[in-house]
Amino acid sequence: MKLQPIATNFTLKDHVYDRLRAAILEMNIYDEDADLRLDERSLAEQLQVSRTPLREALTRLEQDGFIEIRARKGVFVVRKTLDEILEMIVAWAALESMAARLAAEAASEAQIKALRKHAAKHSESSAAADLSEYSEANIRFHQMILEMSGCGLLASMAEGLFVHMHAVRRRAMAEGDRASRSVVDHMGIIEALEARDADLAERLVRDHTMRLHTHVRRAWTALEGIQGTGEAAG
Amino acid sequence: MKLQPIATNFTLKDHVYDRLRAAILEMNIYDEDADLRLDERSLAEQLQVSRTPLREALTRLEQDGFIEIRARKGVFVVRKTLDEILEMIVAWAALESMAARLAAEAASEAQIKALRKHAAKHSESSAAADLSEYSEANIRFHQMILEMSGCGLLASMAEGLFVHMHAVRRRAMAEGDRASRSVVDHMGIIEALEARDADLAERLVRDHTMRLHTHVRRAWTALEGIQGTGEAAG
DNA sequence: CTGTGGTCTATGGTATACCACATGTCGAGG
DNA sequence: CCTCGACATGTGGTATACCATAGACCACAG
Repeated sequence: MKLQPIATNFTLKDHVYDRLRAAILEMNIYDEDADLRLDERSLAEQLQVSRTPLREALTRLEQDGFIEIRARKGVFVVRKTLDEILEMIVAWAALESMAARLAAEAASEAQIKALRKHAAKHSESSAAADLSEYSEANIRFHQMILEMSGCGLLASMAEGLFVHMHAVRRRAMAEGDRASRSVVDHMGIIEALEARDADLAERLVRDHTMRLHTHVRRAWTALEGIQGTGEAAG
Repeated sequence: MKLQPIATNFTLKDHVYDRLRAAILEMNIYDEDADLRLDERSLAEQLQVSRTPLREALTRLEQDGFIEIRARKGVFVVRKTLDEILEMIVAWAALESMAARLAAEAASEAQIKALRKHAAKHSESSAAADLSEYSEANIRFHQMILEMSGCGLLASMAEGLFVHMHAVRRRAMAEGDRASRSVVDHMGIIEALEARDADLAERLVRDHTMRLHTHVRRAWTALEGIQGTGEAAG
């Protein structure tokens, strides 16, 4: 008989990390009256675990930049400042543009074909229709390029930045008809990849992402803070 | 009178993290007979702290990719594979080339002048003379570019990659007269920055770093592992 | 000699108790 | 009424005890 090994890797620390991370991402941390305070003992009770594994999870979350632990003060979910968000977009542009360069050189024809197929499903007409759905497709598009680079590190680093911006992306997508523009940009990127033009692919991806940078900087500057992300599709 | 606030942030967790990190970086982890095993209780005893803060430090180190914690098996310092090192170089190139682009656009004249001054101190003649010293200057050169980008995130992400490669860099520097070539590359980069040519600066930095990538791939492929980093200057 | 199963020990995982500091409260003293 | 300090309480920080499993070791049956 054949048996799969019992998963023995599951530790409370990891479970707790996942739960908390998901919960934090779900929070509307930019609401004015959001409760950014976390209480170790309370969390431990809710999760039904002791503080030890909980604290180890919190340590990870802190390093990820999701929370800040202030000794004898409390644990707080961090609000990214506008500057920090802009820097994340820059770093993201750096990583993904390099990924595009590599993809243009190394991606298989099948991968590029799959990318075009994916993009085709979400053409201009439908983009504006359902922003929520398009937002998902948009994320997938970028993930595919990261994957096509063949460099897992680029992908994982970009992913780490991505999660910090999911609220940002939702919001920005709804502003200034960016979705339609996005579709056009994507097509250009695909064509550059098909042409195996690494320089062009890199530039297009960088410009595409930096347009988000410019948009966010212009649109949100002078706002005291980012408030009410509110579902973009709503 | 003026007084600096007492540093109250110093927690054992952070101290332990620093110590362990330094100790790991100091290790010759690629020695065949290196002891990659860490023992929680032993470490706690050596550091004179309990296991609790120690484990929190280990959690951080694990996420940083320095160690691997296997439940009921042990804590192990991880050896980076050649592929992982190559991917780190790629990511590094992505970040620093973007930094160069930004620096060309935003750096002050004073900063660029300082960069040239720094590079001048380590001209070709001296480069080959004392590799160890030049290696330090080389690191500083790259850090300066990261700083000149004005994007702290780029700098910190690159720094995170850097520390994983300090042994790699030392070794590669000594091979194939790379130090001299490095000096030439640096001068070209400086000139591009002085000319405020963002495209050129980006390309030169990327090419410079990717030359390291090519070198490492060629020189170390087919080696079963990286062995004996041995001081490059020796 | 061999292999099978029990047992012993090392190790990370978890729970819990206690500590030190930060902060809010309240009352004495002015 | 205001000030200031003692005290109560809440919070994260640390130490320690105990648990469950992995793996080595050993005794014994064949």
